[in-house]
Amino acid sequence: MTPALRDELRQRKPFRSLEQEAHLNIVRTAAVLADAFEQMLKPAGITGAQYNVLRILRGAEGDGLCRNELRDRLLTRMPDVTRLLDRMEEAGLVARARDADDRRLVTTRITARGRRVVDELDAAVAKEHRRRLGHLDADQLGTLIELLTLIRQPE
Amino acid sequence: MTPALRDELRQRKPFRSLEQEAHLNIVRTAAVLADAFEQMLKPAGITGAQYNVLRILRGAEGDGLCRNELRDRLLTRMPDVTRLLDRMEEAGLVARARDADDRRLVTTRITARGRRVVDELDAAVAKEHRRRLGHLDADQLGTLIELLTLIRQPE
DNA sequence: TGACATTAGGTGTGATAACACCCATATTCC
DNA sequence: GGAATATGGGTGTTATCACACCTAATGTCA
Repeated sequence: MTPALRDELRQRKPFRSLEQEAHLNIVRTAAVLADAFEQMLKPAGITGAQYNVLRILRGAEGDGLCRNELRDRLLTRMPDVTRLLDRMEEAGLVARARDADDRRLVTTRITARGRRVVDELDAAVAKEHRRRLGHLDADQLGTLIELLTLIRQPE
Repeated sequence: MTPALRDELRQRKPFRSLEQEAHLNIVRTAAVLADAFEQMLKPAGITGAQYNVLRILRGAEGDGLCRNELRDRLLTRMPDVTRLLDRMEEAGLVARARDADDRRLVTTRITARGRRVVDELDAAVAKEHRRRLGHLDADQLGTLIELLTLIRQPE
């Protein structure tokens, strides 16, 4: 019965429910991980959202993805992907091209420069993951992933 | 061996490591929970950060807290608490008063109006927590909390 | 006691996110 | 074939975030 988060947040009163405690633990842990991750990205000159886009587009290979497909694959909700891509295009990380068949579509692809940026981050990313999560064994990580997956399933 | 997140994000390739999969699961789940929570708050006219401040100040009772103490207790990093409190003060949710002994300190307290807002949200918050996490039993929630706490401990 | 460091709070400014709305192209269906 | 709808993308505007910097009050110690 570890009141670790309560201590961390110097909270005087106990949590109102186990569900609340779980909720706060999840959000808090994600914030800690995401903040550290962003710090790690800083020298490369990109944000967490931009890294995510690059990671996704690298996975899509040369096919690229349209804006909405990309938005749906992003880890976090992001209502303004257009201008995120604007900035990345300006930085030379991605390139956009209007589809010839369906002229509504604009396909975004990763550029050589963008690919170089993610590739060069691979080692630091792996190191960061080990640093933050490496002290849990495979069983623990597996259990955690299972529980989080269960939470995202509606009931 | 459920590739649930991979499906969710329509990712073609497997995760690079169990650590990465865990990291992405945590951040993704937190985003889902936090987004739903913000939607739930919308009718009350406050944001997630503002709710957090009100929740903390309610817990502090009449003592109130100074800005930095409040910042440290927030769930997520928030470098500009001053202007967050500016907005909340303007909305009549909190009140600030400079300390008489140490004139550097400004103590922020919840107002009656702010207290009414959080109090009236209690039922909806509890319902939201049940809706999102109620399908896990106490053992599962306990295990989850334990693992997340472990992650936040440096090694 | 007076220079220096520390702590608390705030400001200026540019970048980013959020929300509502708009335009163009495709599709549906009468 | 043409109005209605759906889909994809973008824009305008405001609020908020993030970072670097600034000022006032307190603490430290030669």
